[in-house]
Amino acid sequence: MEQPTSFSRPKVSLATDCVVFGFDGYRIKVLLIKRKINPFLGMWAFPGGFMLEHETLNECAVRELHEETGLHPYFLEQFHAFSDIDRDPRGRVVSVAYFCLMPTAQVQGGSDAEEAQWFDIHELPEMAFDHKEIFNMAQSRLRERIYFEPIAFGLLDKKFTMSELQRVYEVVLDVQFDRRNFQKKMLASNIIVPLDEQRRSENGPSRPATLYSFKKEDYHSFKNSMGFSLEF
Amino acid sequence: MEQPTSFSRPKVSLATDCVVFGFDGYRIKVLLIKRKINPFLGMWAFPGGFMLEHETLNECAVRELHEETGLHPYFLEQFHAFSDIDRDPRGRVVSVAYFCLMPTAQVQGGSDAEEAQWFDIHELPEMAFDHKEIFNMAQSRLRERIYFEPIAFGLLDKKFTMSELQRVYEVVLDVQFDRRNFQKKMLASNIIVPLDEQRRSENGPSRPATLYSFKKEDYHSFKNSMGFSLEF
DNA sequence: ACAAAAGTGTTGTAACTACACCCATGT
DNA sequence: ACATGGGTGTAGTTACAACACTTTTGT
Repeated sequence: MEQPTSFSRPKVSLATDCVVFGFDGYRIKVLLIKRKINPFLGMWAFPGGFMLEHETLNECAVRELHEETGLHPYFLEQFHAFSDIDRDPRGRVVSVAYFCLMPTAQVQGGSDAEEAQWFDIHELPEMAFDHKEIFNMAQSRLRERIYFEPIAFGLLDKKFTMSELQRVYEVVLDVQFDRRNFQKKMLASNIIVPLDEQRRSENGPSRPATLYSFKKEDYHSFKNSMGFSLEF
Repeated sequence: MEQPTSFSRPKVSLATDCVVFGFDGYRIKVLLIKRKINPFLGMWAFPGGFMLEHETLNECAVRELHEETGLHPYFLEQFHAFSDIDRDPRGRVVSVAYFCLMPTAQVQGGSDAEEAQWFDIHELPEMAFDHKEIFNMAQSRLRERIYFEPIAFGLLDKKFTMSELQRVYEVVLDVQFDRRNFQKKMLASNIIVPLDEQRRSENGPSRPATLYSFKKEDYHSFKNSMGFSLEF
């Protein structure tokens, strides 16, 4: 159409990058893929890519994630646009970053078209572009969100034990909770329901643990009850 | 430089829009400007405009806000990128929205180059583009943020009375607090300090009120203490 | 039989809610 | 003198933190 003042509205390339957090039962991981093209060939980076003309940012994030990892994300949320002028050596590229949660079990590292691999968030490799900065912001966002909203469930399977849930909170927030108080608070928050099932631990001896599942309806009563009175 | 796969990375125009919230002592307002050009000529919209080649999104938001309102924002934060395909009739434009806080006293409606005016957030006019949607997200973001973080101060002058502060919380969160409990909690949170000054009310009879100011250092102790045990 | 994790209850303490009276000022 | 908003304290209640013993299982 009309582009009368094209000087005042230059165009840029838009991309999405997706910080996929996973939980393997012990640690928080991040999914990276090894770059197959320049720039930064061979380096690790978040799954992502350029937005096409006919798609929105969300669609782009979903598509790229699926293309590069085979995943359909269950929790995906936009969190920040990164626009430093020199962040991409190919030219001006603004990237909108998303974060995504899932249990690590849903991806087998290296088995997909692209080489994808889970990294412990404390042992990240050098990353392409400004992905280190993107990661830092994603991580603090994760901490904030998990503290006040019931997103921990995104990192777990549909059915989970109380101690798995507790471990998620502990490793994300880097604190320790009393097992009994944690359980009381979680049950009082009314956001999980105990199932009529138990699971016995695969490794080592222990009593079977009751399974719980997330109860979406009562989302709101949670907002306030998960403030664990920590400072962080 | 090289643009080998320019098919896979189409370019779009990027813009910023800034949702400026103000507080006039009674109500939350939003600053809109009347559009002087097409499309949507004559309609109200958020201050904003296209990102230039040599600037970041933040710089763009600051520049546009200044150009259109004369303001230098004191609190400015990016919150979401809007990318619906048909959101701008001129073509594909992705807009990154910011929100900004200030006391309304700092802008005289209509006095600037562009026609700027404060609107009560409950009496908004029809707005250009998808700005209604942008507003809705900005408002819920404001509510979330004020609940957990000390950003109410962005809506007040450096020196403020306890009841001004309380009114900010009440109108943003749409609740009522007990005056004495509110004061206790605020003082206990250690984020404001009483000054050695008082201010007498301009309108109507009342005892002079002590002034307080925001204490930036103790930002963190606040995080948890402002949970007023409401549901919202 | 032992080690390892899961299940469960009580008690002291700290934080919050509800509530009422007096004070300084302007009209 | 009165109406308006500002200043302040207490008592009852609720929510949280701290804490230990028993049970089921695998080796």
